[in-house]
Amino acid sequence: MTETFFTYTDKIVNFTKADKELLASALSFRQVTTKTELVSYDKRTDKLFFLLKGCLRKYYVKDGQQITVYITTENSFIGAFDSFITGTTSKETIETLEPSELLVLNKKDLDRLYKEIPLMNEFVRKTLELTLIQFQQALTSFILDSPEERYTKLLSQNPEILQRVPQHMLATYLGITATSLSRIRKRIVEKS
Amino acid sequence: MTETFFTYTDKIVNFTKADKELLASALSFRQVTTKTELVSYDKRTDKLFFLLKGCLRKYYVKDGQQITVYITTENSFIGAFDSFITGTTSKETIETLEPSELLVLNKKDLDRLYKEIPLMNEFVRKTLELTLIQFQQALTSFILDSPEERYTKLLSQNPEILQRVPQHMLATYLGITATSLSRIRKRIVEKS
DNA sequence: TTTCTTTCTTGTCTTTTGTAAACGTTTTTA
DNA sequence: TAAAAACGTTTACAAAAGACAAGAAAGAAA
Repeated sequence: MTETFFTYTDKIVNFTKADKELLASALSFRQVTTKTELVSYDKRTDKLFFLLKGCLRKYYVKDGQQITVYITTENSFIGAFDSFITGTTSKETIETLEPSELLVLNKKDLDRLYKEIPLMNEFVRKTLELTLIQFQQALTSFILDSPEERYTKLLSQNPEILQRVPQHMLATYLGITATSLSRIRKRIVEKS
Repeated sequence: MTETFFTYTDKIVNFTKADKELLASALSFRQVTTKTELVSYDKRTDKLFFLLKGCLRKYYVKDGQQITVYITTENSFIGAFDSFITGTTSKETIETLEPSELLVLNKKDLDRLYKEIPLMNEFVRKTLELTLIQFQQALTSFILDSPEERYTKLLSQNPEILQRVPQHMLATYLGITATSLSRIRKRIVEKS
């Protein structure tokens, strides 16, 4: 269950066997079907998720429409960080797009782990550093690149995403409408 | 010199006197004029900056044009995180927009501080958590909001920024051209 | 399979933005 | 102070995107 997770942590810090046992006992495994809401609108969340298998998205509702702002697949953390860290209610919804397998970590357990495992702060710090770089690149892409460039970049970084996520969700994730993405795709085909 | 900085850290963790002395000795003060480049294109950077006074921007060059992707004022960290953390050359340039006062921290000193100050990892971890939330909100705003909404949000969050930063830099920061921002401003005036 | 729902594409029209250039104003700086 | 550079706005035109609706295609469920 947790081997995949520790393959991930091993790339970041060297947890001892004892560390890993403490960590493993704090993590609970959860298997869910498609369309399961892991975090719901206007609810507080005290959980972080590590996605072992499957696919998730995070979305906002604006003018009655679901706008996808984040999509992720295997081997990454996800959570409504704002709500998790500040304790406010979440304006984001997180739901599965496929049957998925997750590890779940509660805030209380995490706070305990910070005290019990000296390396824990360093692990999270380094994970956040990498996450921050990713977010910064995504943000920069919105400023620097056209929607068409963002789409082709997304495809080259993650070719299988088109098979796993409906296009209209990818569209809002790219900051455009489904109609517009369809036209962009047509334009690309016509070019080649 | 470092009082302002420790006012900032005090909100995050309780460094001891000894911690603060170690930290203070690792920080060097730097006073610079407008248009000073703190990080340059295609150079490696091993420095983080804490802005005590003044105003900075981070920009990319695309098609010969400078595109501002980040602007910040007093009491915040800035750096080319990608280059700083991964050791690659920076594609970003960071420059001052006003005469500014900074604290400078070298990567080597930071790595030493992680060993000497037990709270250091926690401090950076919590700082990164807050930074991540900010980046996530900025990214979400690009997906959810129109340029006009982003502009009015920016003004309400940071009303003095219009006096401190040229409009054409704000424009690219909002993901649009200077021409477009000028039109948006006109539209807003006409509405009221 | 057949039905129902979701997804994707297309067309028309409107709005917004980008590009490029011109022009007056303000700010730098030599 | 005078010249040069930077800045903000405007215009005309082109390209792209949004809104809305219709219909085709694909997928899921009965």
